[in-house]
Amino acid sequence: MSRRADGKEKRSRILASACEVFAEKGYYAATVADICQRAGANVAAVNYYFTDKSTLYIETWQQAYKQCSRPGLTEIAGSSPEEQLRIYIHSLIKNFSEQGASGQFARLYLMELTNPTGLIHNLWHELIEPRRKVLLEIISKIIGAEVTAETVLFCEMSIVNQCRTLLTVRRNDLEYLLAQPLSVELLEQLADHIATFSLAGIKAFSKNRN
Amino acid sequence: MSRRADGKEKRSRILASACEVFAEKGYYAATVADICQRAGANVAAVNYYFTDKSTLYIETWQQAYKQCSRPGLTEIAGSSPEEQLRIYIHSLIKNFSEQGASGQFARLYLMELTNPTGLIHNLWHELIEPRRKVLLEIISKIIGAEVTAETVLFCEMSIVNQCRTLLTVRRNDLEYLLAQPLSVELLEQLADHIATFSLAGIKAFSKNRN
DNA sequence: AACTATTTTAAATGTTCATTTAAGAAAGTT
DNA sequence: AACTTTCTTAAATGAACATTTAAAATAGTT
Repeated sequence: MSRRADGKEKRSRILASACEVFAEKGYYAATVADICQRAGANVAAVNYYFTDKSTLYIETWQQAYKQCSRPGLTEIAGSSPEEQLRIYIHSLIKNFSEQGASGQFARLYLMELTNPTGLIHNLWHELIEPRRKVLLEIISKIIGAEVTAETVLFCEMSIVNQCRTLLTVRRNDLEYLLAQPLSVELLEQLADHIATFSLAGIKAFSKNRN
Repeated sequence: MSRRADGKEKRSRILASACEVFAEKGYYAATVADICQRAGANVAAVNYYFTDKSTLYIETWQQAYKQCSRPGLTEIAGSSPEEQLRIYIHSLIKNFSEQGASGQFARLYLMELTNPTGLIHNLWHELIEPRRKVLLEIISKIIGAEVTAETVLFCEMSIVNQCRTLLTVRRNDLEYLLAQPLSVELLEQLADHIATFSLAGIKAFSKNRN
């Protein structure tokens, strides 16, 4: 049966560089040649190990998904809903600027968001829903009961969209808009801003204002 | 010198279909063949009239820019800053869902935003700055003087990013997130929501709360 | 009608990729 | 060492496009 032990190593190196390249350039602009070169492999390796560029993409997602941590879901409990919202937003934004596997996956995710291939439908919902529920519940708690479900959805959108664009826009454009260079501290500041802004935004819809 | 009067008509038909196709698919996914077919022209027509796909793209922008109306800049004066903000957001969102030349240009603009080619640098700033100034001033008026310029920039970002993603996300995804089909009325509702949400958000930073 | 500048066309060319092929090298097994 | 899988490689193939070419068609001018 299996005669060689070294083979799977190149396979995983390809997977790693594929994650990099796909996250950087998106599925279509990424070339098999580029991926293989970064992995120190011959072009044919992709077809040998994955049959396809598209299959490689799917496997890249699965692997990245497995490896990444999923913050913002557990460590939130305990604090007030207002504080939970702040933590949620911070962890969402931090997640994407992280080095290592989590950050990599997050960037892959954003790429699929802005440059959709439609190849990873299943994972997509699996991924998005648990997080979403957490946020929707936080908003519900803040906004109070006497409000339509639609209002809660709209507020969720407002929040997520602020974060999303922040992370999606090209670095240059963002620096132009903010008139300063991007840094970890600036991102923290922005997360803070979004939290304050959104908290007030949500409360504007609350029936029993506090 | 010029012997024929019919020629320029095909040229402008190509420009029109180029606008459609580029706005729909983005620069890279758009094919010269597709553009020409929609214009009822031979592929060679693009090179004959524009030399290049990239030159065609640039000319498409210039023409679309010339033809589109620029709402949100003039009709705003008079009302209170709060009302101005609401009008601004509505006109921004409406602009993109419009049929005809303005809407076409707006969609071209969004495409370049999410799928940047970098080919239209000059126009970009010309386009973005006047609008931006209007919004920044409205925010300043609402938020009051005792606040850093940075805070105003952050608020602008929060507002624009809510609108931007709304218009950038694929229709299907948006309908999924909102749990209802998209319609002109829904967009109006969303614009209203964003206005209320953002107004409260801005005021959260105001030193002399009212 | 003959002429000339324009415009249109079908087919050729060239580029950038993904994918396949078939031959060769390496590792493990007997 | 001979043998058999498993990997690796350079080169071939093929598809999708943009771009060029050179010949044909058309419109306006004389």
